[in-house]
Amino acid sequence: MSSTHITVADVSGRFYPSFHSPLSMTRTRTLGDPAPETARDAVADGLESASVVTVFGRCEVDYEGRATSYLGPGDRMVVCKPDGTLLVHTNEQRTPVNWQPPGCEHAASLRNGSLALTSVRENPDERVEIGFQRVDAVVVYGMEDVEELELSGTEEDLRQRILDKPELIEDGFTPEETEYATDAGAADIVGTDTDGVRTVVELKRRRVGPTAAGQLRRYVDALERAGTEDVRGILVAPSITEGARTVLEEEGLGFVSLEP
Amino acid sequence: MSSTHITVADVSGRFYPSFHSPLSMTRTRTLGDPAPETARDAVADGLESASVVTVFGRCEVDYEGRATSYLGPGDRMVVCKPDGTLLVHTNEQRTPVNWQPPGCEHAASLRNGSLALTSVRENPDERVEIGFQRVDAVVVYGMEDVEELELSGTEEDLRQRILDKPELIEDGFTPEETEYATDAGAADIVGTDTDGVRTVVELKRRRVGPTAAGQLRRYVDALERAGTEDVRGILVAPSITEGARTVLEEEGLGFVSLEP
DNA sequence: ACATGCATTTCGCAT
DNA sequence: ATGCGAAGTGCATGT
Repeated sequence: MSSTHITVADVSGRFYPSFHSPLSMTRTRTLGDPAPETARDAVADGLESASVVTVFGRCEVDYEGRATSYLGPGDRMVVCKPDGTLLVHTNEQRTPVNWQPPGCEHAASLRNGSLALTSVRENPDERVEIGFQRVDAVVVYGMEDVEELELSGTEEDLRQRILDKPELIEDGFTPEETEYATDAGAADIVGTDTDGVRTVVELKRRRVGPTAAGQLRRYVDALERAGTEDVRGILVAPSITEGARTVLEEEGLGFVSLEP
Repeated sequence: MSSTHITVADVSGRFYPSFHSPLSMTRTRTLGDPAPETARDAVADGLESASVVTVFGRCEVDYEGRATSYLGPGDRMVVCKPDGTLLVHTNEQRTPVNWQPPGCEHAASLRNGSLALTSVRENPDERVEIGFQRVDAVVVYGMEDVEELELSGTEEDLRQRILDKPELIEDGFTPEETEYATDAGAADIVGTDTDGVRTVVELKRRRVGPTAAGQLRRYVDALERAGTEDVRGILVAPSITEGARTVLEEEGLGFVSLEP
């Protein structure tokens, strides 16, 4: 639009070295209310430089792939990550209203004089097209991030605790295999009880419903089909729903309450 | 930091009316490399004004709730939505590295002279603490968005097609109930086949594994437990895995290939 | 509030 | 590439 916008963009768009790590490639460019051409160029440069590009503006979104969707005009926040991830966020919800998983090709262009973003991937063939009616801001952010998330309280942690202390399941329980492959998937823990009876343990880190009970049943059945005569099944979770209890009882399966 | 930064922030931080809809409350404020106090104030104002607040900077993240996590220092993009959603995005992946679902309380403060964000909720008690070592940019974006996503190709669409044309399942199939409640959950479609035999249909919009076969089995079993003598089960999906086929065969269940 | 299942689930891991 | 299940799953819907 007017050259004023470009001037503002040039003022607010800056390069500077990282404050705490002098060798960092971190750099930030901020454009306020850019003209379409300015926005297109900034986005294209950002995509090329492996930066995270965020566009704030009013847009429409078309999606076609595993499903199909159309989103009418509204203010959104659009994020393109250098790994090929696309996010379209509205002003509510944790889940993006439209998105593309990592591995996509992103491109910026001008369509009828307005900024347009395209994200495509194959396998499956999927395409997201975003047409902007207005661009309020663009941030091109060259990020450095080497840290991994340290997460605890997972099902894996629960399993480790049981392997360290099998009596948490019941006295005399001896774990023998983890991730034991059956016809119907992998059972979390398989071992023997105090009487030497083969016992399948299914772990859940939170309260469970009928699905988990059915899953345990599948493994017990698979072991029986595979030739083991007597097989017990124990579901381990903090708690279970009434529906889960029904399935367990009908199938003669057990439940042990255990927090992750 | 230096007053230069504050000046830059003031230049790039602007308010303006929406370009295309004059009555819109849309407004955007962009700060580049703000001093901690400036950032804190902008974030606090944004949270108060029901805007989407996005902070680009180097930070650490602590989470405690259903699980526990720590994320060491790195460049991230942090989004606070007016519905209480929090997103912490790295430069890769579709899923935020840390987050908080809608309904949280967000607050901005200064900790040791640096910007800090806190997000808390109850039921379950969960808390995310973000400590910034550097703030590269802040965008406060007052969004207007009334459009709903129009999505097609869902399981619901597949069900409607079958109800309109039951012979897609097999000749003589007559749907009688949808979302039919059983002990073990709700069955998608229940009807009778050409011989009047009660038939449960489980729908999936994409290729399925053993889980879906087990789910169908649960419903068939529940109907039999509930008194129906002979019950058939049919899994409807574009395709199934070998593991799913095994379960279906062992349980005498059928499969019909159908695309959504 | 709880139960239940879908989701353009995403993601990681094993085959 | 496909199969399989976990996830701090999120989310809508029904009770």
